[in-house]
Amino acid sequence: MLFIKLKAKFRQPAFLGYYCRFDFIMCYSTSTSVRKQLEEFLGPEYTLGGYESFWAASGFDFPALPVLTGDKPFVVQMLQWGLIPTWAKNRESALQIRAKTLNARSETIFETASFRDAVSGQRCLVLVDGFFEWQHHGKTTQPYYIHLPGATPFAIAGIHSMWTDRETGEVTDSFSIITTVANKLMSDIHNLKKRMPLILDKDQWSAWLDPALTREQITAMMTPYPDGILEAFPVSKLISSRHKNVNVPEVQQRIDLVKPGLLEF
DNA sequence: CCAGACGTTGTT
DNA sequence: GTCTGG
DNA sequence: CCAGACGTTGTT
DNA sequence: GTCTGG
Repeated sequence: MLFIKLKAKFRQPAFLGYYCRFDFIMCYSTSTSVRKQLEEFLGPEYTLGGYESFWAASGFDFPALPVLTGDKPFVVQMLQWGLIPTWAKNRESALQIRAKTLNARSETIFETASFRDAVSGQRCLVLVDGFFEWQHHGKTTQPYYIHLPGATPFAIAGIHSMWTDRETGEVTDSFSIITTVANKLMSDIHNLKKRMPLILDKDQWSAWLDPALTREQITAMMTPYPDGILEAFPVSKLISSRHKNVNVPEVQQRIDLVKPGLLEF
C-alpha cells in the first residue's frame, strides 16, 4: 500500500474564479473581481445577469451554476446541476433522477432516455475556470485542480432541460455536463476511469449552441481537449470533504507532495 | 399487459 | 415519454 | 468521492 | 468489510 504524505504549503492564489469539479463536485469563487474578470473575458455582448461565483460547488448539492443556453447565448443564466427530464412525473421522481444525471457520457448520450431529447436541441455551456479530479494511489486519492494557463475561463459542454412541476407550476431549468475519454493529462490524473469533461473554448461556443446542428456535427465536437494545454496541480483533500464547507479559497491552493505522487506537473 | 426505470463513477 | 423486465 | 448503514414483517 | 445513497 502506498501512502502519499502531504505537506500543505499555501501560497497566494494565482487567481480567483469559480470552478467545477466535473463528476460530482465543484465550481468556485466569490469576490466582485471574479465577476469583473469574467465580464472582461466575455466581452460587451454578454450579460451577466444573476451570475454568482463559487470557490467550489458539489454536484450533489445540485447548485445553480452560470450557464449559456442556445435560447439566450449571450445571457449568463443560473441553471441547476442535475438534469431533470421533461417527463419526470412529480417532485419525488425529479429529485431521484437528478442525482443520476450530473454527468452524461458522450458515447451514449443520443440513446439514453434521460438525455436524448435534450442533446439534439437543448445544448448549453457551463462557465468555469477549472475543475477537480482525483488521482488514485492504492486506497488513497490525491485531488488535483485542472485549469487553463492564466486562469482563462472556458466552458464545459452540457445539455439542459426545462421541467414543470405539475403540482406547483414551478419550472426548473437544469443541466448535465458531458464527459468524454481523457486526454493525456487527464489520463494521468483520472488514472482509473480516464474520463474528462467536454471542454469547449470560446471560439467553439456559438457552434455548440447552434440549434441547427446535426447529430453528426454534435458528435464531431465531442472530443477530448487537445494535449499540452491544460495545467494541473495537487490540492489539499479539503475538497474531498463532505461535511466541511469546501466553498472557501483554500480548496484551490497548491500543495507540495512530500513523497511525490505518480505525477509532477 | 403493467410496473418501474430512466445514470455515472469507481475496484493501486 | 418510452423502454425493459417480469 | 465520502458517510452511513449493515433488518424483517406486513402492507393499498 | 462492503454496499448504498447523496
